[in-house]
Amino acid sequence: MSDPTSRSSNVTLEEIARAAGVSPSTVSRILNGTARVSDAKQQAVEKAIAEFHYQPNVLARSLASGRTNTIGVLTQAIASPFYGEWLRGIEDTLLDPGLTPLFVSSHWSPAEEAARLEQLLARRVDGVIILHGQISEELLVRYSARAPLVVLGRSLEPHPSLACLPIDNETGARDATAHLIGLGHRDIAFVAGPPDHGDSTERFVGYQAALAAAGIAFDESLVVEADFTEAGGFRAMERLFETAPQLTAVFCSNDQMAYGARLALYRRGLRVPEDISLVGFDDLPTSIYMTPPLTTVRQPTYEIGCLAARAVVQLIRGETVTMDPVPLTLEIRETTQRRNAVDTLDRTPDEIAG
Amino acid sequence: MSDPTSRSSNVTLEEIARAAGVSPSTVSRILNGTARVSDAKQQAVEKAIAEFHYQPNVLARSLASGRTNTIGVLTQAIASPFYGEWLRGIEDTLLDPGLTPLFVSSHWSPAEEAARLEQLLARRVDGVIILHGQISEELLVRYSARAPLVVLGRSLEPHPSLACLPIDNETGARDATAHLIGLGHRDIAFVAGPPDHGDSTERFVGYQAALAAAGIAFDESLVVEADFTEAGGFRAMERLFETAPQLTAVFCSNDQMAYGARLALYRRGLRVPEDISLVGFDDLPTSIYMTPPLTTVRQPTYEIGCLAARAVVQLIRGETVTMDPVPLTLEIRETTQRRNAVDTLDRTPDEIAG
DNA sequence: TTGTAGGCGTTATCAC
DNA sequence: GTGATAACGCCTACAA
Repeated sequence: MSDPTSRSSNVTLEEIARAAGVSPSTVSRILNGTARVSDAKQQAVEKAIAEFHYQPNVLARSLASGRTNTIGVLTQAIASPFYGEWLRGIEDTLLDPGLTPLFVSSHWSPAEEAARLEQLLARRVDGVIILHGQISEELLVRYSARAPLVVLGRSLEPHPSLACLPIDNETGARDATAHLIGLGHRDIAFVAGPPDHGDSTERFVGYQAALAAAGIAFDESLVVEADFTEAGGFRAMERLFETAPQLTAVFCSNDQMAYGARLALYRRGLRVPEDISLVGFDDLPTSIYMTPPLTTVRQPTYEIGCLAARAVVQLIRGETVTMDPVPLTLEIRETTQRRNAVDTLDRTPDEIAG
Repeated sequence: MSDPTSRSSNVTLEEIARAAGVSPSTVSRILNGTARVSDAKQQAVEKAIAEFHYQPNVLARSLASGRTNTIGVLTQAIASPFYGEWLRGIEDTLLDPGLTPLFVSSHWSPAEEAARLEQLLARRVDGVIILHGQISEELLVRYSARAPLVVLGRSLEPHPSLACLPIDNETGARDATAHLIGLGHRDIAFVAGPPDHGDSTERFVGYQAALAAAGIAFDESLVVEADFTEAGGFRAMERLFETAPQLTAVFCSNDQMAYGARLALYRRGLRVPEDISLVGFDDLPTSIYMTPPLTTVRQPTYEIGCLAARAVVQLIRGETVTMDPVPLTLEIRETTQRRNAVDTLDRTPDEIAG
């Protein structure tokens, strides 16, 4: 009866038509609700469909109609914890309009990114969502002629069938740094990301802006560059111990590096936040479960994913789209503390040694 | 010259044929290397292809050939940190044979799982990789008639065009528990996952087996059920404080719950591992960066993903596949410690109260 | 309302 | 080697 296999993959619309005693077009109309059909035929067709476990061939349908009901999602690394929430938002939102996301990773390579985009376009996706991405704006504009494009995490000139959602990294970083300054910290280290990465440089600017606003001189020895990974954060922290032993707070430009820095501090027997305050950026799902829970700048990634999905749908419909930049919020948790709350003098030699 | 847009999506094989002064079949042959073609025509066609920026329509190609060069990957939650590494392994390995993975999530719902599988089949994927999954074995066998199936994390009867890679959860859990017993722990709590989850129950069996082997009576009050999430682990730990305050070690049946338990311990002011030893399962990428680094059972998830991808390819070729279960290894890090290293008697009432 | 016929862009089977 | 020709399975005017 309910055998979901039975060669059902080979059942075609034509066979259904024959079994129901109608024409193929009638079956098609019923399938797509394109036009009214008499009740009798409707019943007959539905019966045949159920009986044969008929399933329309998506390929043929797309080829004929020109629409694939598919949205390409170009991410840097699909398995990254950072992108996970974005993808979830996109996936959830796309479900309703009956669209299927097609996830691909470009592994931070601009060349691969373009190749992947071409690939998606060759698959005739109805639209594309790009998370970050390093493709030049000029190229993006041109690609947008082939399919509506939504770019997340970048700021682009408005253009038909090309929408973007910039993320205010600078303000987020400024807030985080100001928070540390407000707690009395002066020697605040900054662990930067890759210099060719927009998020990274913007956050660096925010850090500097906060220092300047507070009248704190920028000290280059407090800045160290890493690669947005945990291991990179660990190494960065170790280097900081040498270049700037006086530091009392560390601002890592993403959570993953903060995790690495946290471990480096633990290895040195330094307590967080009693000895050193630590701040991250992104608010990864696990950051709230770090020991202690990490103070960080929260990006509403899930919501951003939803926004992006809605935007492509609108672009596909031919509507113009403008997305307001989403607000980043500083999540003050337990890795930051007033500088002099526990002075180093209060600690026993044992504690200092860890 | 190198304008990648220029309506290239509308350029068809036929136009290339016309421009090169050959028949469509010849162009097709050159594209697929199906047969030898004279050098002259070869050149002409390649020139036309470059000139027009021609890209074959994947849809039409698939419809005509019957192959989509696409592998469906059915996961419970694409954004889960747990599945990330598996997906990465699959993606990397599929790249070489020119296959594109199609990731879909079923959100732990058996009904949605079947629906997603049907959807993938409707897309005419050449094969499917299922991560865990709750679809009955009987159904899987039937589905495997439509496309080769590889099921990860489950043990199934051998069948043509259906391969599985079981994971020895029981041994892994036994090793972890034995490790704690070897450290002198007797009151070892177990935080279980969902009871309808294979991994969960198998790990529970391993826990009990280790206790039995050591002659330790099983104590139900030391077991609490959770849902494989961080929040669930946190709550489970809180319940354990009430049902079994005597515990000196906690074995969480996955890392995410261990994260939650870790936070609960921190909240109570209990030190890890000095006061309580903690063990997880899975070895998520961030587990090594917990404070302190989490002792856990490592699954070689990336490698498993690679294996699975290779297996589908073999199944598609019609080869028979048998995958040996991969070994799980206990990663002894810093959340476990000999029980009496610091006796509870050494602690001040303050410390005990947290 | 319903059916017919042509087309979507390739591949594959034939002859030549 | 190369070129017609018929699928592949569905959609969509157009006609009835």
